[in-house]
Amino acid sequence: MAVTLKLLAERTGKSITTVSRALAGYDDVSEETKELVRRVANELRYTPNFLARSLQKRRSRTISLILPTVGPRFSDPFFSEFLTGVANMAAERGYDLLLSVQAPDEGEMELYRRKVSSGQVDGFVVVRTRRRDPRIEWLHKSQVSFVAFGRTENDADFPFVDVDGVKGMRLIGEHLIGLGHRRIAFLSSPSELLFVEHRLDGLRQAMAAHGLDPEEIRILPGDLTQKSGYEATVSLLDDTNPPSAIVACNDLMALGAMSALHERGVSVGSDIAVTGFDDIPMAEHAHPPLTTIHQPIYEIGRMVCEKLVRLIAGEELASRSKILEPRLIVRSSCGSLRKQSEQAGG
Amino acid sequence: MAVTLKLLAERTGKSITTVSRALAGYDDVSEETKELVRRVANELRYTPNFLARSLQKRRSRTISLILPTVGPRFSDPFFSEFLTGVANMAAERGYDLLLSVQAPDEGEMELYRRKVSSGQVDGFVVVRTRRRDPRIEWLHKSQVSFVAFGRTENDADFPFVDVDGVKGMRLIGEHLIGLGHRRIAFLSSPSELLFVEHRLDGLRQAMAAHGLDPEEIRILPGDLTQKSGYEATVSLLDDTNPPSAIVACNDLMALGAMSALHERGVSVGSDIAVTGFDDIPMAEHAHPPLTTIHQPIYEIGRMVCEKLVRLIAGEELASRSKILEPRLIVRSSCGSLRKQSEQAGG
DNA sequence: CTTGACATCCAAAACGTTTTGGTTTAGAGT
DNA sequence: ACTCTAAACCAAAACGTTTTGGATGTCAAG
Repeated sequence: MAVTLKLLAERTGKSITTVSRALAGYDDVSEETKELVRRVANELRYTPNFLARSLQKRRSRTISLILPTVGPRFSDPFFSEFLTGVANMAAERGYDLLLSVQAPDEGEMELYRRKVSSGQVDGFVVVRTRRRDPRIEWLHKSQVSFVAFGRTENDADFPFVDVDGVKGMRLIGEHLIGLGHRRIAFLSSPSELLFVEHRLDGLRQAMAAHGLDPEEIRILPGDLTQKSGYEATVSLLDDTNPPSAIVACNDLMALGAMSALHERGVSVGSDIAVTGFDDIPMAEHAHPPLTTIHQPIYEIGRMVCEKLVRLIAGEELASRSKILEPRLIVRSSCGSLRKQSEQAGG
Repeated sequence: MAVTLKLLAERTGKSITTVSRALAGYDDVSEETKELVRRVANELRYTPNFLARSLQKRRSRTISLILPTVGPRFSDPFFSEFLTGVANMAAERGYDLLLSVQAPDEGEMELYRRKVSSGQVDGFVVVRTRRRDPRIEWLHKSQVSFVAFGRTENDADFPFVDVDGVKGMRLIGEHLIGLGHRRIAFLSSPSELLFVEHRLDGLRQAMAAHGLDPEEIRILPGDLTQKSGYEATVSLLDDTNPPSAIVACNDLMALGAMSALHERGVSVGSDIAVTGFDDIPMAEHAHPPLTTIHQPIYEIGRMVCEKLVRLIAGEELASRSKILEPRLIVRSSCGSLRKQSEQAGG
C-alpha cells in the first residue's frame, strides 16, 4: 500500500541502505544512483514514514505546548496570535507542534513526563508561568529542552522570553500621574501569576518616583476576564471616593471596566481614565480606544520557538533569556492631551 | 536509559511478549504475572514508546488541524475556544492534537498529503471551509477520516458540523424589520467563504417574507476584521441616504462598525441599529452590548472532534452531519424594546 | 498410557527507518 | 603480481512495540 524504502529499492534495483543514503545525500552513493533514486521517489510520491524515522533517530522533530486552562472553556485573545507565531516558526524549522490542554493540577506534571518518555516530543514551550512553577522545576531538573514565555521566582537560570512588565506599568503610571491623576485603582488577579506582580510593582515605582505613597493604590482582585473587570469596577463606583484612574492589569479587564463605566453613565476619558496592558486587537477599536502597553505577541511566539529549536539542536544560545522593551500606546481612554488642555482652559 | 519492555522483561524474568500482553490485559497471562508486571512497570515508571507503538499499530492516535491563515498574523476570537473544545475532547478520548499553520496555497494540499502518508496522523479537523474546497475533495477521494466545521458547495456527503447561518440571519432580519428598519446595509466578506453567503441569504429571506425587496440590501465588501467593518461604515456615513441598520456578517466587523459610528457621534441603538453574528465574548461587553447570533463554539469543537474520533475508530456515525440551531441574543445595539416604545410615545 | 483441553508462556517476525561495519570492484602505485 | 586506496554498494542490527504461531506443562477423561 504505502510507498516505502523497500519498494523504492525494488524499483531501482538497489538496496534499502543505498536508497536511504541516496535520499539523505551521503557521498558514498554515486551521482547517477542518487539521480535515479530521486526520480523514482518523486514518481511514486515517496514520503518517509515519520514514526519509523523518529523511532530510529530518537528525535521526533515535534515540540509540545501544554495549555494550562482554568475552566473547560477559556478565551484568550493573545492565544491565537502567540500560537500562530510559534506554529509558523516551527514550520519554518521543520518542526511540528503538538497541542494539549491540561488544567494545572496533579495530572499536569504527569502529562509532561509522559510526552517526554514516550519519545513523542523533543521539547516544550511553557506558557503562563507561575511564581513557583513545578513545570519549570521539573523540566530543568530532567534536562528536557524548553523555553518559557514569562519568568518565575525561583532563580534557576532557564531560557525565557518576557516583556518588562515593571517598566511597562511604570510608563502607564508616569503617564497617568503626568495627567494629574492621584487616586488610582489597580485591577489585579491571583498573584500566582508573576507578571501581575511585576505590573503592580511598576505602578508603585511610578508613584514613589513622584513622591506619592504606593500604599494609596487601591487594589481590587480579579481573574483577567472582562467579567471580573466589570464587577470590580461596579464595586468601585459604589464607593464614596472613587478613583480618578483605573489601571487594569490586562486589556480584557480594562474593557470590562469601561463597560461598567458606560453603564453607569461615567464618561471614560473625561470623567475617569482607564488603562490596559497587552494591546490586544480590540483595544484599538474600543470606545474610546484604550491606552495600553503593546506586547509584540506574534514575534514573541516566534522568538520562543526559535530559541527552543536551537536548544534542541544543541546550539549554544547567545542569550538564554530575552526581556523585551514595552511600548506605551497612548489612545484616548485617559483623555487626549488636547482634551486635557481644553478642560484646563475651560 | 529509557525504561522499555526489554528492561521490564529482564526485571520480571518474563519474556517481552508476556510483559507486553500482561500490560495490555490479555487473558493468556496469569493473574499473578499481570500483577507482577504491573508492579514493576509502576516502580520503574514505564511509559510505552509512542513511536514504536504507532509504527507497529499503524495508528498514531493523533489528529491534525491545519489552520488556513491568511496573513502571517491573524486573530480569531473564535479560535481559542474552538481549539480548546477540540483539544479537550481529544484528550478525553486519548488522542493528541497536531497543529499546523498553512496559507491556502499550493503548499496546502501537499501538507495534508504528507501528514497522512508519513503516518503521523489518523485524521483531520477541517476549519474555515470554502465554497469549493480542495481539501475536502482530496480527503474524501483519498478516504482519509475527517470532519469539517462548516459546509461546502459540492454535494459530496461528508461529515460536518455547522450552524444554520441562513436561519440565524433570518432571525436577525425579522428582529430588525420588526423594529421598523427598512434601509439595511450588509457588511460582507469575500464570498469564497460559504457561510457569508448563507448569512446574506437569510437576511434576504427575511426581507422577502415581509414583502420587501431583497435587492434593496446594500452590500459592502469586507474581510471579517474590525478594521474592515470600520472602513465600510465610514464609507456608509458619507452617503446621502445612510441605512438605519447595519448587519455585519460577524461580530468583529460589527464592533468595527460601532467604533466608526461612535467616532462620528452617531448613537448606536437609537440613531442606528447594529447587529453581529457569532456572539464572541466581547459582544456582551461592547458599548452598547451587541445584538447577535450565538454559536456554541466550544461545544462545536467538541462535537467535531468526537465525530472524528468515532470515524477513525470505524464506528458508524448515527448522523454524518449536524446543523445546529442558531439562537438570537437581543442586547441593546438595536435599541431596547423599552426605548422603542418610549420613542413611539414621545 | 494416551489423548485432548487448557493455561501459560515465548521466539520470531513485522512495522519502516537509519546506522554500523563491512564487501566488492577497479584502478593506481610499487 | 601484489598491495593500497577509493568508490560504490549492501546485509544486518537497531530503535521499541505488537502480533503471529506456536511450545510447554498440567490435569482430567478415556
